[in-house]
Amino acid sequence: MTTKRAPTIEPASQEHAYLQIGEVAERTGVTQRTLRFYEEKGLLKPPSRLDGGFRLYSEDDVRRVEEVKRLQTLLGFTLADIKDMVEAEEIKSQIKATYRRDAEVSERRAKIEKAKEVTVRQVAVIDQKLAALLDMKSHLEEKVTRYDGWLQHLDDLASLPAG
Amino acid sequence: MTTKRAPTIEPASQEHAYLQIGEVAERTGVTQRTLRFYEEKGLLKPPSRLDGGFRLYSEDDVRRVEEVKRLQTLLGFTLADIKDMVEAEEIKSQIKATYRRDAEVSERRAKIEKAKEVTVRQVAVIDQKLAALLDMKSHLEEKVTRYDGWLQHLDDLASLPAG
DNA sequence: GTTTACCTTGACGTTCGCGTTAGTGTTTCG
DNA sequence: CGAAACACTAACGCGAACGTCAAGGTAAAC
Repeated sequence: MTTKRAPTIEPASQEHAYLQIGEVAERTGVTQRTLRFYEEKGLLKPPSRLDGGFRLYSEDDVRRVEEVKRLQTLLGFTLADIKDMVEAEEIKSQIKATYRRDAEVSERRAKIEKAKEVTVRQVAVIDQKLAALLDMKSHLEEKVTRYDGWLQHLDDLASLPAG
Repeated sequence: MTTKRAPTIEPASQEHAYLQIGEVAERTGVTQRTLRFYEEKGLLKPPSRLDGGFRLYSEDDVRRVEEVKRLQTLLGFTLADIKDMVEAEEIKSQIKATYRRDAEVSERRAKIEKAKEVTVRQVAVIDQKLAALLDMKSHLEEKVTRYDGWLQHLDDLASLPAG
């Protein structure tokens, strides 16, 4: 049995502190190519690197990948759209960084409001999709009912002698 | 004012019995190219033609186009997937055609059950999407709440004299 | 220290879902 | 009739989202 290679540098006492690209790919179900592609397109911030140049991802990065994938497959956003969204997400980090005393309160407020706005819009999109999906579902269920009716009809015919 | 050209052949006494490709495009919001493309890919059955070769679409065709579009943009299915679905839809017509007395009752039953199966699977897919969307929505709403909290916090700070 | 597994950066290829000419035919208006 | 408006097929083009080599460098195991 070949021994799996473990993440080289882990900040002592933390498990799985950093992951290489292969492990991230395995966990998230995307390919390594996709991870590099996302980075290239600005959907993932350039991860830290091992001395040799190997990418080292954090758990946050993993969550980010999963979020991107959800936004893509479930909501059907393009990667360009998603980029805008995750950039708005970045604001959260920036907000905490901008927390140098109360230096720029209005700037801080503006950023939060921007982030909130983006989020609210996402909710609106979701609501649209939900409504449309529910509509489709009821239509489909009607169809099933109709099919069942036809099948029942066939049963009834079969249980009679002859026409 | 240029007089709009009306569908040439309409079965007397029916309004809008047949539509040309341009009108269908306008109604459905897709381009003529898209309509021909769908036909090419088997998503639309080849429509009837005018003597000169112009396509003549029925209202059913229009509904079909709209359904395809919904499946694509709302549910994010590929055209290949959608083809399978609408083909299952075709079964409905076939069922009525197979209604030559009670000739092949078991065949008829088989087709209905197939159609029902496909529909049930579509409902399952929708349920998955619904669950995922609801999950996302609650997450997003939490985020909004958090943003509001931060904004409120800033308000509170502002209403105080000095730190 | 060499094997082996894993990673790196290019760079070209592919599939999907159409867009966009190009060149030609058809139908309706006046 | 001719001019507009509309349609036809064929074929090449394109952006998105990766897939797939190729030609190496690196890290861990033995």
